[in-house]
Amino acid sequence: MQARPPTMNDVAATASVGLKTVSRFVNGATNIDPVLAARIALAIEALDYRHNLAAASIRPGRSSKLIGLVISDLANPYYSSLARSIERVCSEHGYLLMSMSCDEDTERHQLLIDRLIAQRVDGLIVVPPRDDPNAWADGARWRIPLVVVDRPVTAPGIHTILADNAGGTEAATAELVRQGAARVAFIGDSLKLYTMRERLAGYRRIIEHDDLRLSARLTFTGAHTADQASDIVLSLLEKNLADAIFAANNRSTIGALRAFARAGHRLPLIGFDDFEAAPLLNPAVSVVAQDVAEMGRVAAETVLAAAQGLAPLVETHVLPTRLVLRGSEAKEISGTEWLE
Amino acid sequence: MQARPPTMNDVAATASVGLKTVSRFVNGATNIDPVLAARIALAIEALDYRHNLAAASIRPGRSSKLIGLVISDLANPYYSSLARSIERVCSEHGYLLMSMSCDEDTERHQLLIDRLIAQRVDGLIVVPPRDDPNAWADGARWRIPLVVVDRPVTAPGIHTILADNAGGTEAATAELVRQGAARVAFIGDSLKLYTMRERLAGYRRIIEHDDLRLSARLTFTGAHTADQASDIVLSLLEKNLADAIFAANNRSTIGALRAFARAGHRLPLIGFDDFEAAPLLNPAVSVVAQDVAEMGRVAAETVLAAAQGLAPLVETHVLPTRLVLRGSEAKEISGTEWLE
DNA sequence: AGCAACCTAGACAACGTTGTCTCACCGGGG
DNA sequence: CCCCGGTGAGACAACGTTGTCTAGGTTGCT
Repeated sequence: MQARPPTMNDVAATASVGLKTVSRFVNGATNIDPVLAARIALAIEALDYRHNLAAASIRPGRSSKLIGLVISDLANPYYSSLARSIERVCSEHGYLLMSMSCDEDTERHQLLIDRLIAQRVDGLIVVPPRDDPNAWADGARWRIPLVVVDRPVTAPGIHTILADNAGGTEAATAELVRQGAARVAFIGDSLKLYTMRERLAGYRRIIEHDDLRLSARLTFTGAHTADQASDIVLSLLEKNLADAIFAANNRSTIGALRAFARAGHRLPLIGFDDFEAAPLLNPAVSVVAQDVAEMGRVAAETVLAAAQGLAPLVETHVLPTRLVLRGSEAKEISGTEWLE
Repeated sequence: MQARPPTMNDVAATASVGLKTVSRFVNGATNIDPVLAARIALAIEALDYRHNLAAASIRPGRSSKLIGLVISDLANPYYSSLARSIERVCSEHGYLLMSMSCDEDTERHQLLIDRLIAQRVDGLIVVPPRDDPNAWADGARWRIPLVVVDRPVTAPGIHTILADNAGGTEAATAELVRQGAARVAFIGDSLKLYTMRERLAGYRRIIEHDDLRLSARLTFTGAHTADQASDIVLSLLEKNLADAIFAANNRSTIGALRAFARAGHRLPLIGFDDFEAAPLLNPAVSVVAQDVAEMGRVAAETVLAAAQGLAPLVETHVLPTRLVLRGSEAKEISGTEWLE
């Protein structure tokens, strides 16, 4: 049961062959006597020998073919899509991805990075922790390729993949204005978050460009939960202070929808980040969608290129977002169906 | 840049200390001269030395503290929740989880298992592939603990964690009957799938128990996509053949909802498997929910216990499902709100 | 004071694999 | 017949780490 697994030596002995010949066979060398090869294959089958990659990888210059990924929560659809996309590219290149969740805990984040380095991963893809996104990368001497996704770090010279948060918000806000809204409210989370700052910046580009000078009174950045967002939107509805809502993240969007339901009437709405339920609701919710799969692909290809010795040229890569209009941006709901 | 990372030897030389003393320090031995310990700590800091776990783990009897997980798709919320839950338990025990997606591809499934064994994981948690769920486990000689989740395999002696598919469906069907439905339709995917067979069995327990003898005419097991499910439900609605719908998986539930929308009227509905949008729709969709987190927890604890030498007693573990009633099971919709 | 028991440091071999190198062999050309 | 180049097999050391064992020092007891 708990017997020591067979080694190359065992195979070599069983096949009456030199150890190195087994090594060559296992590594797919072509110049092997077919007779010996057959004996080796038989011995491997008989012993159920498995190549020990951990042992093979300790040789200097020999890579582990492992890539590490540190995200906040694998159960979050945004991150699981990212991980899936990275995994796909890695596996195409013969690499295995190790995805770790840190729960936005700065300490655990560091622990996971250390553990992955200890496992001798060939490269690291990291979403910086929400609080204190910089410290972990600041002093570190990176002997392996590092790519940072979703949020930037201050440490210089690190490959960074970002979504165009500002541009997406700009497009969404412009659409709401185009639909006739003079007073577009911005509902979002704390400005400590890079993405929130960017999204607010995009919003302001439009609002200030149109000289509406309402941004300050209509900007709410304390909505950490859907309920808080809901309360804010509810009070806007009651006092009739806004003509449209831009919800700067998922939770704010859900909160706005709840407020609409509670108040019994709605405002034009666009949210940042797509979500599964968005097209199923009535009206279907328009969103600024990030191309998470593409972000993952670029991150993976960057880290793999670097791991294979090629130095990627671009240091910071900003991927476009897409404005997905489904109906909720309009003043009036046209259809009567309550489900798409 | 691509310099060889420092080894314990380098640390020992820098600290003017024996190699083994560094090993003891790194492994947290207590009986070390504080003076030497301080010198070692300094040297580690100066060289940015990282413990090489791959090298450490090649010693026989020394474990890699790695657990492998093979699922079909990390981006699927069901599996990402499972992975997250397993990851949590693993990390509590100091283990790292390697989650791999096989895309329901039998060949890739085998490849991933082989690769994980080659990495010398201490244990393996596997969701058998949809097609041909048995072959991969049949002849294999498992030197490491193996736990199978979600679908059973025929090979004997393998720890198995399942949800109570039949029981959950039984409860849901009974509820629909209790609400007054004489003709409950069963919409689901192919009976090649274990879960479908189980769910249908649960459905039949109620339908045949109530002697309605309608199961055959109201059982549809060819709905592979939401569209196909939608077509089936649409035709049931048009011909007024059913009083209620049991949708045996997510896609069938979505399909039924689309059919309701297209037809302009609905039937009482309960679906198997919860989904994010379910509570947001109107009426909120009632479902049979699996406790995926608990399945992951049990699977992880089983494999970890086995990896640590304890033989778990139970071989097959069936976890209860939960009937979540949100409104869609009723004949009439009471509320008027279109969003929870 | 003398001796035993204990403790820590480090030398050494081993882990399973691969890189290097040597040797044996085979065929062909001089 | 001999030599030479080419090919494939295996002996050997090395990779970075840990288990074992010994040496030496210190403490405590008689």
